Amino acid sequence: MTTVGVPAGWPATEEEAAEQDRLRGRVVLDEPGPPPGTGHVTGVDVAYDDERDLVAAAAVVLDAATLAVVAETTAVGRISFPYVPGLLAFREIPTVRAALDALPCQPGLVVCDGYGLAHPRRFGLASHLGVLTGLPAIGVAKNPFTFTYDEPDPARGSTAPLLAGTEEVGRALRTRDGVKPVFVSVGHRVSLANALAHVLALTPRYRLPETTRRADALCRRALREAAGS
DNA sequence: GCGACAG
DNA sequence: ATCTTGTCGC
Repeated sequence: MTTVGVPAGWPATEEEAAEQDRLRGRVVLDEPGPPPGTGHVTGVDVAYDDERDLVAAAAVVLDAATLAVVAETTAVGRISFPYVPGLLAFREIPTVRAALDALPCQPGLVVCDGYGLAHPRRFGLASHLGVLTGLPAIGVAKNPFTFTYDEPDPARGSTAPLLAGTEEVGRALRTRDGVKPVFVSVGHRVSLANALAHVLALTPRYRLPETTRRADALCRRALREAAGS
């Protein structure tokens, strides 16, 4: 486990929107991304303890073909930014990056808990993290945020456009028969078709990708251990 | 103007 | 995100 502080100059107010507009120009959308089922796939997630002002992040690398754990790291720090819808990246990225930097191997595709292009300014967490690290990244969210969608067919694999008005910003993807879909959007250097294929490959049994399930469990454990020492 | 709103 | 018991089911 590594410990992190807040990077000097890290934005602290809503001029963050301008920062997002600036970085958005560096998002790469014309690459297909790593082929599903090959190489590494890394899940990242964050847990908070408001009482103790602690934040814990985890990065879990899986073998894309077998979904076996290849490596995992955690990082703990102080909460440096409040939760503001649309500015989630500023709250989560510092600690997530510390966890990613501590990995002993290449992360491959990064799967984020949240959105990429599906964002008020088309620059959500997955896009932001992708641009800062240069890594291919996608977002898989549990809720539709402010977007709309029609219910996909009941069968696993079915999708429906995730819409911002008439603009498609991602897809509602059914990962389990008859279960609420997840909301997938492109982050950086990955096509939407490939992002969907990756998520299906990561959900052989549960609604949420194995990457996020593992990262979620690990950052919660790291938070408990940090709070109790 | 007020509420809603990824995690 | 987090607060929280039992309960139904594989």
